[in-house]
Amino acid sequence: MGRHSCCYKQKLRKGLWSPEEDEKLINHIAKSGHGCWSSVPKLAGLERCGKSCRLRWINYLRPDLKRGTFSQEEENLIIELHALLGNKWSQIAARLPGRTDNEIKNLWNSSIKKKLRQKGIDPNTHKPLPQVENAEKPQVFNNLVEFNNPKSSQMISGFNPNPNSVLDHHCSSSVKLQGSPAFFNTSGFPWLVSGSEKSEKLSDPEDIKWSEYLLGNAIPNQPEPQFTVTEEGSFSTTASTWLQNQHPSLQAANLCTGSKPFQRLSAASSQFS
DNA sequence: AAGTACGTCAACCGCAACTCA
DNA sequence: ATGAGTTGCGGTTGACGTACT
Repeated sequence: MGRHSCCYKQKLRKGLWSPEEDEKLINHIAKSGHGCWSSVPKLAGLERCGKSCRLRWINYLRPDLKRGTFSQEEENLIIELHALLGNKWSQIAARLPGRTDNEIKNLWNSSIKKKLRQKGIDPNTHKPLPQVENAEKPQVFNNLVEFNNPKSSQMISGFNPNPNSVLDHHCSSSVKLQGSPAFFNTSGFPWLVSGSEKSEKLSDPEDIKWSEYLLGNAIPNQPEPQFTVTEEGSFSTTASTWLQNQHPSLQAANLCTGSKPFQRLSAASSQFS
């Protein structure tokens, strides 16, 4: 492995793009579309590799990019999605129209991480910092569980907030969890406000659904979420639909990545492997 | 004013997954 | 079934601008 194969064929320019190069690339794509990226440099008259052209287009030249600073709402959404998806920047970017994965990744590493730490929240686990430091392993990852969708035999996974909790499979493909409210006291999700009203609710031993852990049941007016696994193995949740309603910028109501079936929520756990 | 530290961000690198002949 | 070519992703680097001393 190494540099992209097309880069070996000739001496290619690297580094920052000049306005002239940008113009060539824009003109070419406006005229012919990008087609096969490896052929773009030749057709556009650029001494760049196709990979570099693709990156330049996606991250900078695409006409639908928003640019500019991120709003507070966007930052909050990124934090919520990161808690849910981990460092899946492309999946997060897919839910923020006009933003690129690179842009979001940069914002996370340069700004959001710092802000969360200042609030005493571990940006990797979204748990309170002292607890993370003291714990041998973050609880949330100790409790990573997998379970079968009884109808489609699809394996799905999620965070089981309580090792002793009971996985309760409901009506066809919906999955429900029973868990300990103690999880909420230690989850560290910034939206899990520790108000008295919430504390009362959390101490209620009633069943708690897994999606509430993931998306934060302290979000006001959030309807009771349900996770659903379709026959094809794709995965959706009413909670994400709710999230979309709260954030009109969200494009996809489900948690699938394009045409790909639901990807396991193990991304965050891999940070500790 | 000059030097240094720090933050931001565009771009590159390495890898895995995918496509297709 | 296989391997070369292509695409997409996440991590990392380095240039540049700004703040600070």
